[in-house]
Amino acid sequence: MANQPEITIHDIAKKLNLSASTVSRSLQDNPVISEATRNLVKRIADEMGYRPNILAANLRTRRTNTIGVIVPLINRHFFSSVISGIEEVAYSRGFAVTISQSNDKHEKECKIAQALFANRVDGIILSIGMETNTIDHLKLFSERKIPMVFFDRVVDEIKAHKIVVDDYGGGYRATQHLISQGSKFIAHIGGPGNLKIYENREKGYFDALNDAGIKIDKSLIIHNNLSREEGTKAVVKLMQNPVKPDAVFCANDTTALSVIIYLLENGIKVPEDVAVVGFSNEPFSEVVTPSISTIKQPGFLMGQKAAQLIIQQIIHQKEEPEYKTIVMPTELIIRKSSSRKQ
Amino acid sequence: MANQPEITIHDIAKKLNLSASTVSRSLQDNPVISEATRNLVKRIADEMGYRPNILAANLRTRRTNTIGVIVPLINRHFFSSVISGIEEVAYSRGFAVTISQSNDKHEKECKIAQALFANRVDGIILSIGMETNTIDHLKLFSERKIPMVFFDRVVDEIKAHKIVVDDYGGGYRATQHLISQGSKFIAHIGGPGNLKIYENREKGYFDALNDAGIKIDKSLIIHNNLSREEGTKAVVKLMQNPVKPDAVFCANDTTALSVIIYLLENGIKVPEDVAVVGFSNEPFSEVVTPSISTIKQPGFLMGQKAAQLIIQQIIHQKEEPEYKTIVMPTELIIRKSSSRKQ
DNA sequence: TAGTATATCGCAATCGATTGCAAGAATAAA
DNA sequence: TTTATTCTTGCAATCGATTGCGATATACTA
Repeated sequence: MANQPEITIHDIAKKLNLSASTVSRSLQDNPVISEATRNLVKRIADEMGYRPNILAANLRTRRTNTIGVIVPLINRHFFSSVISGIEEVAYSRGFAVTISQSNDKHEKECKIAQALFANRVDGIILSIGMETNTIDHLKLFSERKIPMVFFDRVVDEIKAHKIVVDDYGGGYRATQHLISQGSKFIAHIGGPGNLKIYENREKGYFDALNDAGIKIDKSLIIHNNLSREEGTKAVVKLMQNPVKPDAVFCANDTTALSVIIYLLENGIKVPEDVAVVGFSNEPFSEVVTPSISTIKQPGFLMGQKAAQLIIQQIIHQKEEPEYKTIVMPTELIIRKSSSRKQ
Repeated sequence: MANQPEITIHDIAKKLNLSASTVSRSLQDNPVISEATRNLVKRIADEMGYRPNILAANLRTRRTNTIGVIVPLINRHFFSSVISGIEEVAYSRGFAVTISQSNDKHEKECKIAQALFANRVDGIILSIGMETNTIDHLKLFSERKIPMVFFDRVVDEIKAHKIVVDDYGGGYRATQHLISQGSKFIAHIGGPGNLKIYENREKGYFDALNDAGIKIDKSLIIHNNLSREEGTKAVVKLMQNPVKPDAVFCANDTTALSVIIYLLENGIKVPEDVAVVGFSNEPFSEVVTPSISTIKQPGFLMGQKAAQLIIQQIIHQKEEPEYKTIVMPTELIIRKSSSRKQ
């Protein structure tokens, strides 16, 4: 690597006729070293262009001051908000953050987990991928008692702090809102069944319908991976259904967008004929026409909270905390795609 | 950290009555060790749940097999595409990638650079932030001959491979297109002057006007940070200008969106009264109404290319390559916001 | 059978920093 | 002046893996 010779604490020590220990302690501002020496060392270190080799320090201290983050896709507004929240807290507390994306692939998630472990991150914050249904790759961390914090897409089988959004409440309020706009045949396009978050959104949908005395019609419910393409397929199918929906509650905004585009292209008015609500408050949901009603999730706050929890555990390693699941509130944002009454 | 004792090659060695060297070599599939021993070691290592400590290996080998990536914002479609491209190539070649975002802040960029250096990444790929105008924080890398590859927002002062998009061509074609739609008073909202990319987009705009025999009107040119808010301010100012624009070429899509929203809200038709073209092909540009004409940049390809270049340099450390600047083609995507003639 | 070549494997140094323990110097107390 | 304290600093082990070189053991050649 270094073409220029690497400058180490030993070089500084030699130059000053001190020992490496003294140099090391000085650089850490250890008060057992006299202030004069400390300042001298720091000045010379600076002059010599000394750069600590964190690898060496980490190896010795068995701490990396690094938090690993695994998200399905950094490209999603929600996830990048969470990341920003994590970074803010982490940096302020002297931790570095390394971000990896699993692309929702189980295999990649495993590889990332291995890599993070091999690099001895002090803790990891993660939201599991859509494909993931086994958790063997996470045993690594639980066995070695490396703190984990799950957010959004959590898994029940592992004991750890979990931060979720109130998916149930979001689903409930979204559906309730559609009902309040006069819809009677409310379809639902949900995500894969292995993920709690989608299950909860659907549960909210069910309960809202029940509470309003509307019978659940299974033919109006479709599950897919919530992509743009699958969303279009889903709405095609829904509109061919014997019972035609007059509203759709989509488990994400992307699907909502697919639905809206398809409907408009086929001369079906939104929200008049079919009202639509999405989920996540992606940036585009505000700027498309009609703007999409959706459920806002406090991503940044979740990230901050996650970082706090993980750092807390990293610092107080010995005692096992009482693991808790924090439910963050969601907020219904009513926009044009579902506003029939003015 | 590890509550369970860490299993090292020494533990394996002891159990098998071998030396750590043999274990190390076996795990690396070094042919100097007999196949029988190699397999035995690997089996036992697996059984014992051995996990290599990469920190130790990296310290010894002086290589981390890690590429650092600094981008202004991971949240931007263009940047996350680049990251995906980088990751794809890097993973396939056995490199890890650590991603950091500078939030366009100079200070954070410096800190990240320091951290990446201290962690001894083998090379870095970066796009500098909007605020950045000094490059002292990158001297670290050039002094120690750690390969760097710049993309998109590059700096002239450093010798390194650079991958840029054809901003000039993009600006030229965008403007040319607006002219072809019958516009005569074409405004431009550009980015900060310290960034080449915006300068080049503007140059393309100038030349397209010149080539069409249209005189450049400075009052129709505004520079800002290209945010949503600044975009609105800019269009307000433009529409109060004595010479009213009948088209706007914006240096990014966000600004184009601000412009369109403002115009529509004020009863000005897009594209009939004012045609608009953006830059970057953000996902939302396709789905808003009217859809935004824009310049597409091959982010994924750039990422792949950047990763290839950096890995090449990392592997062939000794010889200094002939640094080149690769210009990736841009593509004009014509959508509704600028299509007057059908 | 002696001598040489080859296949296997171990010793020990090394990467750069940290840290418990001890030693020497300086200062204070007796 | 002697003893006890307090300050400073150094010694040397350590973190876990890698690797040049040397040492055996085995196979092969003459």
